[in-house]
Amino acid sequence: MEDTREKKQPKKHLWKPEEDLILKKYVETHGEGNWATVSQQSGLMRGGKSCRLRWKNYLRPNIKRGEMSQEEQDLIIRMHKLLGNRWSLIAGRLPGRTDNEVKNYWNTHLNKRCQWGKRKHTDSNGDKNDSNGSKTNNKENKTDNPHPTTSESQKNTTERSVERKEEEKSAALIPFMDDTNGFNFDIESPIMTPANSSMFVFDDEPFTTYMDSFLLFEAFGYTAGEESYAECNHSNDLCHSQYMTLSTYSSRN
DNA sequence: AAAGCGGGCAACCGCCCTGGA
DNA sequence: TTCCAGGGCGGTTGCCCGCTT
Repeated sequence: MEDTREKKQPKKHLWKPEEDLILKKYVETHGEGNWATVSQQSGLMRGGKSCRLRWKNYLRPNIKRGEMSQEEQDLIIRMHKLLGNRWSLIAGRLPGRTDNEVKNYWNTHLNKRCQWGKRKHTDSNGDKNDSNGSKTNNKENKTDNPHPTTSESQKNTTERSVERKEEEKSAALIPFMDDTNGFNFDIESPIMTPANSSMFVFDDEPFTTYMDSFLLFEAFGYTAGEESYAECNHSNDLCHSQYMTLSTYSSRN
């Protein structure tokens, strides 16, 4: 078959520095929002969506570029196991990282790593989570996704909406990284409320400390009302100094 | 040195949700 | 209640570039 495509005319238009500058100045002047009018008012020959994406993913202040740290990688893996392809939620726990970046990073680095590794997890239906490589035809694999997304047409809107809210709740329980690459717990979340707390313990595991707490969430299955204790054996400060008090996740089951 | 190949990632597509009229 | 526009999100595409042969 003959490829009639003009190679000199890319279908996708990379953003030029001048365009970035125009967009940045426009947003600084007018603020975010009304992306549909940006192209008209700023003179950019770009769609509103394109402008919004460019701002969100690259021009916004405090965007962190560069290689993912080991901590970030581990958190992505854990959160993906819990949430599936909810990139925005995962990215929300990694300050400076965007959903697009997390998604790309998963597809190009972590997806393979998890395929090699020991973990073949199952979803609630017992199906294997067969993660596919980024270069495969994903259209054919859509229905294999163990974590339903907006593409899943089988469920009605209400069910999906409820599912999303549940996932967002569980995401709120996950520790997030601060700007210094240390981890905190989200104070806004119900996780630290003393009246509804149980003791979780760290076990020996070759993961970093914050991941251990995450492991425990998984290990205990978010059972409500149970209290569990374990001893912290890590040399890490956080583990040594205290038990973590975590509320249970009562809305699950 | 040149061609082919494949990985990485920026950008786009299309569906869905939400809020306002 | 319905319609519509704007925005959010996950999936997918395709170019760029480094590596291999």
